[in-house]
Amino acid sequence: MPKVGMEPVRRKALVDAALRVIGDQGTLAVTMSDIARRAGVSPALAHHYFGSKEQLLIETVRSLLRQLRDDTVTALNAATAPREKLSALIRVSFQASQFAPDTIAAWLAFYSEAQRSEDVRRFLVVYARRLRSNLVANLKVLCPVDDAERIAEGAAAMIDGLYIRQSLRSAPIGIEASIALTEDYVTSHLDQLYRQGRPA
Amino acid sequence: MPKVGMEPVRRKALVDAALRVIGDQGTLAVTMSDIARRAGVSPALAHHYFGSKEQLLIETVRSLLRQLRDDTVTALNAATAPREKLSALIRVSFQASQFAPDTIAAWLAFYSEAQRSEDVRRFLVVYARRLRSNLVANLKVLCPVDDAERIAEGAAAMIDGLYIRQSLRSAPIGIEASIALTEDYVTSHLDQLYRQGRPA
DNA sequence: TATTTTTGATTGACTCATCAATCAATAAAA
DNA sequence: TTTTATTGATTGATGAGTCAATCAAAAATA
Repeated sequence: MPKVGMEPVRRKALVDAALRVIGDQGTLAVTMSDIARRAGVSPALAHHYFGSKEQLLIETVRSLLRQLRDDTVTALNAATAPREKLSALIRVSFQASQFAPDTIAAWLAFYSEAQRSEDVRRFLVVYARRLRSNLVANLKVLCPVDDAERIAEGAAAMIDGLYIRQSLRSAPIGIEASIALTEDYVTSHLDQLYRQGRPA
Repeated sequence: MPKVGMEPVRRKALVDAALRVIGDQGTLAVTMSDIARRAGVSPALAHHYFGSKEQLLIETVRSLLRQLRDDTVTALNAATAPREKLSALIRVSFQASQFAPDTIAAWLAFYSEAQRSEDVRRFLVVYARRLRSNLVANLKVLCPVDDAERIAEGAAAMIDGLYIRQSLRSAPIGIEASIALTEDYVTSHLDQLYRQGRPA
């Protein structure tokens, strides 16, 4: 069986498996065995490549974040005008892959873990900052900087809030409705500023 | 030592201790020993009164929710006009006791747990529904019902989002700023409807 | 009142299961 | 033969849950 060059293959398989298992069970309290089984290898191999569970978990958040960043970059490049870019940012946050119950459960688990692990926390802070700065960058073309910062803060909060509420699956607001709500927030605040600038 | 009638005293002490320990460590993965120690009793006693860790945890969410509900009722009673009641709802969500890092960490841990425990999930759904229905009840006095529902959804999401963002302690938006952001959301959307109803 | 019985409160010690981590051994390339 | 991939077996730690025993207040009885 043993072929050479398996390391990157196994690493990826294990990280993906970790994400799926964590999403399934909605917690980081999954066993290395669970993860390894899902990846089709022995638990010992997972330790061999990652050294510890902690490390595998860290690689897993990193992977989750990388995915989101790549999607964001793509979406941002596809848009041209600032207002379009704002819509792109909103859409990416709620795109199917991000909004799937499993993914949401995984995010939630990592947020909780961030209370303990400085490493995990750092990654999530990066996410939060990136979203905020992307929003601000495009908003400030359309309005004064301090308003841009305020609106960005609100929009980011709303996105995260819709996300967390989704995790309860109580009154499932759909993807479309979530996007509409956030778009509406941005639009109405920009309109408001526009009116204030040029009172009828 | 043994006096009669200790049961309610110990139950409360244990639930309070659980909340503190969970808040401290930011996870439900705390041991019964930790909790019992904090409550000043033996682990065995915790099992004696609650039967299982799961059960103690459930009582703990319940307690967290009861506290929030009581605060909400009080705040709601102190306000009279619908718009004031909306402000009261917002203020309660961000009041110091709710916004303390420990409390936020505990909420987050329970949200994550809700992915596994149907009981915990039920309690959190109750919270979400209650907030939503309180908001709608007061909003619909000020605008059409369907708009009220939309705004309530957005406000609730924003509250939860500000909450979760607070947990990262990256760009610490303060209590006041959080309240202002949410107030602003409600106000500007109500204004917008008002303007649409009576175009200049 | 004094004595015995009952009952609630409480714990130390123990069991049992789980799990992360290690390691020595094996098998297949190179 | 050396290196890389892989695993089964094992270990050590941890933690939930159990249980029999203890202690003291309360209640019943003498």
